[in-house]
Amino acid sequence: MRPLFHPAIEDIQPQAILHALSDPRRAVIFARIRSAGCVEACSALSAMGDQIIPKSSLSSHFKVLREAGLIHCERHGVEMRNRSRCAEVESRFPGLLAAIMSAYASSIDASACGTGE
Amino acid sequence: MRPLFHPAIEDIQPQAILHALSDPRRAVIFARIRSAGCVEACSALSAMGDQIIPKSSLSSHFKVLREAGLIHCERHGVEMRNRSRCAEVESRFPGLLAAIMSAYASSIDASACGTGE
DNA sequence: TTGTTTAGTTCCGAAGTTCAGAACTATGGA
DNA sequence: TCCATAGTTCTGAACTTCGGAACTAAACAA
Repeated sequence: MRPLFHPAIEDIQPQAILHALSDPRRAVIFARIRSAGCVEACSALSAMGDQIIPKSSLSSHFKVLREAGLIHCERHGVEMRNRSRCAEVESRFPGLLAAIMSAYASSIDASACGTGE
Repeated sequence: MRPLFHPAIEDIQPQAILHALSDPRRAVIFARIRSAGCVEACSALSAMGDQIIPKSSLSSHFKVLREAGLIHCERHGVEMRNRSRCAEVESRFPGLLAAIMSAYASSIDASACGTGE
């Protein structure tokens, strides 16, 4: 297994962040890591509502988030320790993550009102 | 030619906005429409730095921006009148567009310093 | 009216991306 | 050493994007 690549803060591109978070499942994964501060394992995030994300898909979602500079991943024995890089991203692109995550939160609220989900 | 589809403001999804703006060329197109208030023709935006975007690609970029709810397009004779829907999007997702566009602006500044573009 | 020009859309094949199952790697514990 | 657990990589199928060619629609001149 090749070592995990994490971009330097100055190499983080807005398009990579937007692309990473334009997938609602990745946005949910990131929101959980962000709010938890530190989420122990990737597999802890495989349950997405009533469906399960396959391991291989989950792994590639984490790779996209990692290479976009949104999360930092570190091996701890057999499992992965994931933490968000919010503070770094915030210092480089002020307000970006907060605006994106609150947009998602408000659209979930709106759809919950309408459809009863 | 089928009539142009524009989503209602309450049907605009954050993932569609992020996807639309995760392409730097679309982000540039949108930035120009946004700052101009109203850009007369699609073809006015085909020059992207030193390269020209083909008509068919340009047309599909406009379609993505339109269907994401970011712009409003209207036929005026032979050409298209495009205007941004910033105010509507701002009222639904406060701060989102400003944060995204300023992230792009700051990353262009940063790369201009490094590479001399 | 008819032909020409201009502006944009649609079609379609090639190239690239994403998804998820199967096989694999790496670590920890019995 | 063997097994279980947690993730990664490989692979092919499904989907998306790109751009050239052909098309549509409006404006205008003859």
